[in-house]
Amino acid sequence: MARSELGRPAPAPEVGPDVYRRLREGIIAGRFQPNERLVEANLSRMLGAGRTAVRAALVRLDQEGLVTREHNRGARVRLVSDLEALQIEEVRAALERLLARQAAAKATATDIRELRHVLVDMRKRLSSGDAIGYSELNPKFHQLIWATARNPTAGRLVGTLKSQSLRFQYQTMLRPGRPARSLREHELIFSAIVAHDPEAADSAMRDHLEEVIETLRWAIGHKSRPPRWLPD
Amino acid sequence: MARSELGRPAPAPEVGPDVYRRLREGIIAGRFQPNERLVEANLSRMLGAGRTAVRAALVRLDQEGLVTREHNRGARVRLVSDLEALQIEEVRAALERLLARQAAAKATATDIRELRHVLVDMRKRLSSGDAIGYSELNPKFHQLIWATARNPTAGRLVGTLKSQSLRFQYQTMLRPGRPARSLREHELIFSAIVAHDPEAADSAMRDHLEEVIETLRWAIGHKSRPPRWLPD
DNA sequence: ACACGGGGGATTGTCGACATTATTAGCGAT
DNA sequence: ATCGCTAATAATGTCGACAATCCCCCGTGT
Repeated sequence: MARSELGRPAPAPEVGPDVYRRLREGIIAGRFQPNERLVEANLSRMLGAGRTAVRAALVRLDQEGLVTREHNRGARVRLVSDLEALQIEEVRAALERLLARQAAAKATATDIRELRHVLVDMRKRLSSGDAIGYSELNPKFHQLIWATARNPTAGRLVGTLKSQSLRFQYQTMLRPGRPARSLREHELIFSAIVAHDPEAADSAMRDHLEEVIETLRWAIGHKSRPPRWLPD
Repeated sequence: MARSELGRPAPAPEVGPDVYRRLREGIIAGRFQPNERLVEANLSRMLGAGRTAVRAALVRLDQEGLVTREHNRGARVRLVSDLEALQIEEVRAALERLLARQAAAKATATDIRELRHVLVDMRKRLSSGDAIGYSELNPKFHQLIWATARNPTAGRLVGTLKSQSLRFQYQTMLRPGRPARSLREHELIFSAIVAHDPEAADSAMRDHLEEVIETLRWAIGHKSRPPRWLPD
């Protein structure tokens, strides 16, 4: 195989992980419809990799809850119902509360500085009317809390949960006056962490996510029709 | 292929899932040492399956947190440090609290009957001095709560977490007087569920698991040496 | 017209082989 | 004797092919 003239022998193609990442991104970004069949041969051609790599990626995504696999029946993009989304959010809330608590207990000066930086950015964007820019920073803020908590297990789990329910998040931010309140709630969480007050961080995070859960609960009650089953 | 004379065409070999289950059981049962290398060719011969099936199983177990895989370096049985075990238990506690809460809210008469049945058995075994028999029933009780909560997401997560930290559980039950107190705590949780009191179920479960966490915290502080690295 | 059964196509499950990479042992130079 | 380099070995990454299975369609009989 041809190798680069200087230095490293081409930084390792790493086909396997790449296929996994691309498939995952494709699903999360919505490039595959929910409940759409994921045929291994198609993906293989599409991603330019062997079927084995695709297969391994599908196994991972299955365990991660992004696709479902039935024996001898192939894989489909997992369709998470409204009720499942609610349950996922409930679990996520429990984990985020734990993480906020631990973040408050363990936060260093550097952690706090980074958190403050993101929060300042959020305030800036919101006051300039950039609501979507604000919601783009939202995950960043939470991820910083996860990092501060130094609990890789909880961090990993909450990350995968978020990717599962990502499709529903827009519903929550569209409510009038929501962004402003969201910012206030974030500031409360930040203050609790700065004060190294785990109890306050816990309840602040609880209040923050309660809103999301309440919205989903409301959405379930007022659903006109049960979620459609898209045939192919 | 030879098929049975009557009815079904031989209940489907299903090599893949079987390999996964056997490997998983082997690791949990301790038949593989922590940090032991898991060579695909060996396992392939050992389990009588192709290397692909073994590989798929390893991918799943990696994502599940039971083995670690490094690129081009193979798989090893994941060694969970004391600190990781503590973090895992903290997460598990958060999830079990949520599940207890939801179980209290949703418990039907059948759920309660089954829970009572297990609890009676536990009491019986404990009063007859069968401490190990008691601790065998312990998971059953918790699983019943998970089922009662009707939250598959949380149930699945807490199940995988338990399998990760299973090796540390013996430490907790060996403390003198622990089984008796454990039974009392279980009875408190049960009462809260019967009374359909989510708040009480939450705090009862919190108190119950606090003991386990405290034990692990103590174990970390009094560790004589950092966990050894077993070569091969 | 409808139920039942067979056949064809498509898709997955499984396997062994080949290429690539990390590791280790050996050898020679300093 | 120790260090650095090279070559052999072992294990993984990747691939295509074959067999087993399922699904759908169509023909047939009532």
